[in-house]
Amino acid sequence: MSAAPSEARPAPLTAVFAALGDDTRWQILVRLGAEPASASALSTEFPISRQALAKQLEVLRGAGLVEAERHGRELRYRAIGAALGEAARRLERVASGWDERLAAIKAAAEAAAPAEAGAERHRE
Amino acid sequence: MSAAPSEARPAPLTAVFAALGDDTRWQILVRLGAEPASASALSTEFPISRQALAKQLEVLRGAGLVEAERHGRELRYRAIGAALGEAARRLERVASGWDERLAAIKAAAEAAAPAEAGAERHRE
DNA sequence: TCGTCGTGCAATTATGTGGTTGCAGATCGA
DNA sequence: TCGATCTGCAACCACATAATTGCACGACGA
Repeated sequence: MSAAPSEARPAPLTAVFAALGDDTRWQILVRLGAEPASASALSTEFPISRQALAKQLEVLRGAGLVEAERHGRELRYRAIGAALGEAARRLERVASGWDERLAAIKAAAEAAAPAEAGAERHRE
Repeated sequence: MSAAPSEARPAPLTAVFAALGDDTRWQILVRLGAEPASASALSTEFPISRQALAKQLEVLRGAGLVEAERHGRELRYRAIGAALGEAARRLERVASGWDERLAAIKAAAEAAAPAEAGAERHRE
């Protein structure tokens, strides 16, 4: 069933953000965005152990933010910019409707109590 | 445009994503995006306690994703769509450079080993 | 072949965090 | 004033997780 060439799973939005929400992981991701690297190579640049790096890389991979490629005996990770862009697009899409809708609601609320904008009474 | 009355701090990107990375918080945020509500009101719609809601709302507020407004004795929270849009924009900005740069690096690597694209040998 | 380097798996630890209950204080309606 | 709510603070618990160390396995170079 896993005939997908790379990562075809959309990975739930919250999972992606959870992956992005860790400082260490974010730094790793940015680093990989500059240039692919293996866990061992990263361990020389980061203050944490190689195994810790490997775990975080696995999390990022699970979120679809990086992909791994074998080069001989080393696993080289690279950031997937498209995944980040996709998350950004989804985020913006969710956000787009809010301000408009909420402004309408706010206006309606103020129209219902024009003399008490900001501290309307519930008497009606 | 610069005289934001409440939250003028940009809130670190990772903090915003950490806030978005929790399933419960995401649902709360979406709910508030549909219509403002107080913690008590939300507690009737969510399967968790009011205090748990209050904590999550505080996290969202710390991330600049929601803002609270007093209406009498109740605190009404509303989602800030602009904050989400800002996060999305920052995300896309970071992502934009990657694919391009990484494609160039990949091309260079393949040019260095044209006969072994995908499994180059390290001899010579 | 042998030594080295990089990876993978497992067990352990410490801290963070999402959730709960309980109680005190403030505010609204009657 | 009195009762009903809604908020705010604090202690507490359970679980997730970020990081560690240790060891075994496989691939590369000499």
